[in-house]
Amino acid sequence: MDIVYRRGQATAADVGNDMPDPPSYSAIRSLLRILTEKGHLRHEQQGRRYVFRPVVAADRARRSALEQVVHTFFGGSTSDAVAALLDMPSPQISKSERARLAALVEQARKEGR
Amino acid sequence: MDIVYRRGQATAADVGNDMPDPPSYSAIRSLLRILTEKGHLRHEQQGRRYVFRPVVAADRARRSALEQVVHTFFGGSTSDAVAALLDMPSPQISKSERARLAALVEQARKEGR
DNA sequence: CAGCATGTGCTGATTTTTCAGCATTTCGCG
DNA sequence: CGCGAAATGCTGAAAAATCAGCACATGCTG
Repeated sequence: MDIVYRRGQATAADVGNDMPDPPSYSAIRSLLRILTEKGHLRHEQQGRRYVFRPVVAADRARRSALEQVVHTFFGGSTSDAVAALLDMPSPQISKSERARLAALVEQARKEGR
Repeated sequence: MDIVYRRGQATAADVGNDMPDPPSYSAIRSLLRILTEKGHLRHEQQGRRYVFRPVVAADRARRSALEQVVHTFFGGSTSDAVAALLDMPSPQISKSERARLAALVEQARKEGR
């Protein structure tokens, strides 16, 4: 599931490649089939093989994942979550990204009026 | 699982109360038992009943949940994740929280030197 | 004490998931 | 064409999860 989201799309073989300790090819196919039955993925035939994609658009999924985490681990406090993110060991925030964040905060400030 | 994290600790009955459409009491106990066997929870006897707590400390769990989401949905970009958080429908960011965020960004800026 | 509520221990059935293997098809290539 | 590689279709076994129910213990209250 996560792998498909990470890659945007994936074949069964792709998923296996991204797994640290992959089970058999059959197992992966079963998994993908079940996820499809459950409506989390859909697959389309591309040439000879199936390519799987998430059913829920990435931006929706992102948002809902964030909401979930914020709700579960931060008591619903968005800013607590942001604080934790900024506090992470490898924030990897470049200069331009910092500027962007500052702008976002500023924008939030303005819109809050 | 999430419920236990949300509450910090919980009894089987607590979990049931927090479930939208709870299964039987027995089912919940089974679930908690399995989570305990798997090492996600531990339980201690408090008076007559069991109180379950997460094994992994909340702050660790938080961090790892965030890392997971950032990795899966934001290609590892912390600032993209922050941007998405700030862009959420109900940011619920109070004035003081905004100030705090600004300070955090500023701090990140300084530390980045 | 008697009765009720709350909670655990335990058992077991059913469903779901996980996983592997084999037959078959299709594609590309010498 | 003949062959191997890459996929899928299908089957089924084994493990795990899900869920319910009953017996029993314990605490509380009239």
